[in-house]
Amino acid sequence: MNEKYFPEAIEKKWQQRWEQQRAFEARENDPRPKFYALEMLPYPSGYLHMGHVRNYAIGDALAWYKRLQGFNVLHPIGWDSFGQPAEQAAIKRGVNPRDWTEENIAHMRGQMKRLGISYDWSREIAAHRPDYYKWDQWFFLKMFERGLAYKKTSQVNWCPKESTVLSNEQSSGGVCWRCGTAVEKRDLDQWFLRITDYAEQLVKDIDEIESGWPEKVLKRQRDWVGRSEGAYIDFAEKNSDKKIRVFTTRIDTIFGATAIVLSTEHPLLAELLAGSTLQADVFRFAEKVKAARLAKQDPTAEEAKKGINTGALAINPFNGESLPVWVANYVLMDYGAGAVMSVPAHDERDFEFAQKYTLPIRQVIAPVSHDQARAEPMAATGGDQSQMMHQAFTDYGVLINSGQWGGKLSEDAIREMAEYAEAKGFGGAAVTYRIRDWGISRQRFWGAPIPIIYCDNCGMVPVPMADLPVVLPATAEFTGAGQSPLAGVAEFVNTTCPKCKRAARRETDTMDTFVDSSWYFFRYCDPRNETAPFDPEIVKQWTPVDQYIGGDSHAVMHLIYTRFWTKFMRDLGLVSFNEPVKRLLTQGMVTNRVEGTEEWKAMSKSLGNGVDPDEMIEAFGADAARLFVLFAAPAENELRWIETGIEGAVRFLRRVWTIVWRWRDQLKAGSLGSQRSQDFSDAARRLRRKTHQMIARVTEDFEKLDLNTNVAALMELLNVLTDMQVRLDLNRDLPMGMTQEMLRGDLDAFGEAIETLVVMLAPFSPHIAEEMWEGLGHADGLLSGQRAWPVADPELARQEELEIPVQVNGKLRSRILAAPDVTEEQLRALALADEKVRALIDGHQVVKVIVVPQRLVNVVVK
RNA sequence: GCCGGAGUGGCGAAAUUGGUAUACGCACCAGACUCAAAAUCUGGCGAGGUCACACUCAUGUCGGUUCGAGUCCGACCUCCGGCACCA
Repeated sequence: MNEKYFPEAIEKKWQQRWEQQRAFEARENDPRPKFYALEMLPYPSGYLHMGHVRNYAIGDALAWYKRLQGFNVLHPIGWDSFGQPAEQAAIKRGVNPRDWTEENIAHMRGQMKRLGISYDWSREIAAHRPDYYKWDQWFFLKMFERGLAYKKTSQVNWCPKESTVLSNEQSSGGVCWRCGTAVEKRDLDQWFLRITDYAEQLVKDIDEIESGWPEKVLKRQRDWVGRSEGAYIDFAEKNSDKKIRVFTTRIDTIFGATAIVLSTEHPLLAELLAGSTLQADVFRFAEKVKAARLAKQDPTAEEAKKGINTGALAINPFNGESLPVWVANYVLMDYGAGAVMSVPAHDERDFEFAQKYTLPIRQVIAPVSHDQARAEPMAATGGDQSQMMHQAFTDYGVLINSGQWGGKLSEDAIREMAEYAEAKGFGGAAVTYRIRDWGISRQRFWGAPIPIIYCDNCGMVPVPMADLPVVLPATAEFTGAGQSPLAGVAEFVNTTCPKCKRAARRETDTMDTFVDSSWYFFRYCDPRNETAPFDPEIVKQWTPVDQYIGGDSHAVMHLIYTRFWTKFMRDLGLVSFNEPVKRLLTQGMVTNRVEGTEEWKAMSKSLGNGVDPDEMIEAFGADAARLFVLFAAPAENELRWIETGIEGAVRFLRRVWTIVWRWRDQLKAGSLGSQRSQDFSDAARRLRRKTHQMIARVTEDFEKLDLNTNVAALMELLNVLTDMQVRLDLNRDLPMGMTQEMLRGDLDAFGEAIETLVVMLAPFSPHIAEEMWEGLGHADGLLSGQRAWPVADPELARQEELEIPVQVNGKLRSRILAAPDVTEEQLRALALADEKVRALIDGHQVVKVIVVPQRLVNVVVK
């Protein structure tokens, strides 16, 4: 330790020492309790940005804290290294995606090391390496065996800019999640994973993680799965034996149905129209709708409702009424049954449709008047049918014009009518989900090849497990056109059929990279396993993840996939739990002012408001940069980058450094931390109290991951230490009333506080903490290897004297001093005796006195 | 449109979950050191008011509950996210 704080030198020093001593390598079969701290693995785009720094600083603070507390901590990192940007670089600049990716990884790894993040580098993995993606393929085949991976032709989301398919999750909002381009619809032959089989579990198991995940993420997970309870009903077509099934959440409105409306893609359509004179018109209409959908410029824009009558009739099984069967553009084939019963009076869309085509609007639900709701439901408006409806009434209410169900409340009718339908055999209660199967085919080169072979004799044949991995060829021709570059690599495509050994062709689509990231944190546990994705016994020692940290941009995509994958692995017997992540923290964005504007936006190259972590490290040191990003705002909040803020962080570190440097010899020589002295001065007792209060506070805040207030506590402790330091100086000549023992006590208290500060600083700024720890005479080993986290002594932390606020009629008027064990009675008496209080209550009648023990007194007067 | 979340000094933010509002930091002001500046150290810093106290007002707005409300309830305003015809 030198007199001056030079971050560069000490950061390099400790980074080397940590590496030499393998300080952060986690080992299995350790008797200590485990802790799995995980940050979302980065895409190797080339450079770290401040968002990464924030992510890793949060995770590392937690890893350090747990390590210092004596946990066996697993803190790994890897690379989500398959994906579009590498291929774009190949298309634009002719570089090989693999070289580009490897170079980026090398550079970013260097940046991470310069930040001094305590990763276990021995477990580093990268998705683009065959020893990793082999297991993506293995999982795919396991799903294929179980019918969970399948191929079908369907309308998919197509990003025209990247020439590839996107999953529903990746085209949420109608735009590509990566480049923001509006997606188009295309008909393509695609591979899907049956995530819908797990829809119910994806909703239900939220119970298990409810307490550990942010509410907003859980909400989005629930919304995405879109569980909806309702009923299905079969309407018999009048002139055939066909049944038209509809799904509704409002079976109670069925007496108000005035049409059945099918999606243009409904499979029954052709049969219903067979021989009809309207056939040609309806088909033409369906084609037009489809064309409009494919050509839509803004996919989120709603189109005007359009429809056409098919001439067919369907019979309402509840009242035998014949309803016209229509086809319309607003009914979606891939939700519910692809057909709806149109109830214009009680559904806004149906209302709009009915108005346009002058279909009858029949009210069957009336608002309920509240006083009568309980005893005997009654229509508040009387339900006059002749009344014109100006808009749909979509609330629950009382059934009217509904035969035997009239007078019932919607809630009851929904249940009873579904039971009735089931008893009569034409329907029943049902649950539908909004979530669709996960389309994983990508017409790209830089991904894991889908291990399927097409044979003219045997059809679709899975690659035998023993032949994995299906290795990506070294290169291909990158044109950016809408076909996988793999299709142009003859050596790759041409193969032999595993079954009949005749010539066959490989699947040329690759997998969505979200497959790679769905299970990577299990691989960290056993990263070099060559015979399985991982050994379940080893994984059991580390998982589930105790704390996961990442941006909320993955609130739906990655997190729903990885939950799905975990459930599948559970079904394979690889893991024994339902949910992979116990606690999740979604960090806020790091923003910076966009030059020339008042706007704060996420740092980005295109906006020119990026801040380079390397420059920050060079100018202020990694310790200061990390400290600042943790201190500046709560982890979930947006973090606005302010240059003077990081200067403040350096200032704090320098102040700590200076005080440690100044006192290190005396503290080394003294009874540092042993608290041998029995006689403490008032000032020393005050310092010890503060020290132990801060230990308690920082420890608590760590459990809540309130890192910003944590740093504030460290600053407070330093402020108190600084005051004490002045005192120690003045007392060098042992003034009156001060014994040698007391001076020694002062030094003890001081040493305890300093050591506490150094240890508690380590999770935020580890290099300087190691250096100061060494400077304080701990030559025996790394701070990172110690179980050094202090434990608060409640006795010492307790106030010796309380300052109790006294209110008169709820307004603060005075403060009184009292011992901590003061009784309520005493407090009351003290408050009433207080001069200021007496002046105020003089001439008034004291109505009552409220005493909150140890807290406050409120005198109520009239 | 529907569903969430949030509004506290000039700024980032605290507040033991109903009990001293504004901790900690940034910025700013003053002083010390310096020939001077930077750095550093010390002090000040919600608004009004006062020589200084006292006092009054202040947690988006308006009401309510309570001895007591940033915190609970109701209505409204503003901002930020999410979803997009989901039957």
